[in-house]
Amino acid sequence: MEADTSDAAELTLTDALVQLSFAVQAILGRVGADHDLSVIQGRLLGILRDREPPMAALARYLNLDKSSITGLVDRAERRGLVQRTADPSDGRSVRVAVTDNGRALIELTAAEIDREIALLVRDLSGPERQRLCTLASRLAPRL
Amino acid sequence: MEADTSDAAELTLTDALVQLSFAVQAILGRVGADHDLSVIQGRLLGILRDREPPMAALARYLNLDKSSITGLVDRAERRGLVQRTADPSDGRSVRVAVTDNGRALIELTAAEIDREIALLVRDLSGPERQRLCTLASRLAPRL
DNA sequence: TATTGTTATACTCTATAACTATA
DNA sequence: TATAGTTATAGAGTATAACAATA
Repeated sequence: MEADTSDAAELTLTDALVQLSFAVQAILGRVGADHDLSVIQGRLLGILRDREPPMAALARYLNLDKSSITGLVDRAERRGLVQRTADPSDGRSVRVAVTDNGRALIELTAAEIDREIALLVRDLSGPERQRLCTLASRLAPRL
Repeated sequence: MEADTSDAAELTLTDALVQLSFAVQAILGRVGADHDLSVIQGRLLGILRDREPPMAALARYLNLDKSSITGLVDRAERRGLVQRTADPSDGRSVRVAVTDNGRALIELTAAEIDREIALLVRDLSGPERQRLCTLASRLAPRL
């Protein structure tokens, strides 16, 4: 039997990706919690960073039922992070936009997440990080 | 302005890892939902695959409060997926073990997750998958 | 006293079904 | 009729605080 001298045993690709996803989600949860933001609330703000979509589009982005979006936006609006606006061209539609307060919180948490990710990859060399970035980008869905 | 002829724009490392984590979590959610398993219930079973830990250890593994573990295990036990057993050496401690039914469900869902991950990485070449596996393994926390 | 686990409580998140209003 | 959104309801998941039993 050969000795495994490396620190971490090589996982299967599935196990490695699943465990990595939990590690990243833990970062999102921890950073968000510091600002009373759940992962889904943070994700909502992230989507609104450069969009002003109607409720139905949010449901598609987040893969949630439209009734779940109502509550999600309700709670974010109550905190002053987002705002509903009527769509002049369709009386049924409600658009959601981030407020100035919401945008400030996005920038703040995004910077913290960046720092935490930097810690996560601290053992990788520069070229290794570049390779990981390229590979992960090819798997990340084009929103 | 130069044209971007590639399919996917290169993301920052943070964005790539965050979006990849959501893609993987979406797979876990979708496969789990087909068997009435939430992500956290599936994760619980995954931990129990080769362990029989007390409640407090589960709380550490899952980074949840012990009171949350009570409910989580309650619901899994009610479905016959796990079982509480008394620890003979410590009257306060309760160990949690997966049942035969639970183990069958683990193997079933693990196989489906494997197939979904294979689809996720279908555009990567063999060597690219190997590189991704190695890099992700180095980031995945040693449980 | 400290640790293990449960209970009570409150809130967020989520889906289903039924509803209103607009197209 | 079909679509956009809300409401009512029920249940899962989570944390905090208070508790019981054991160490």
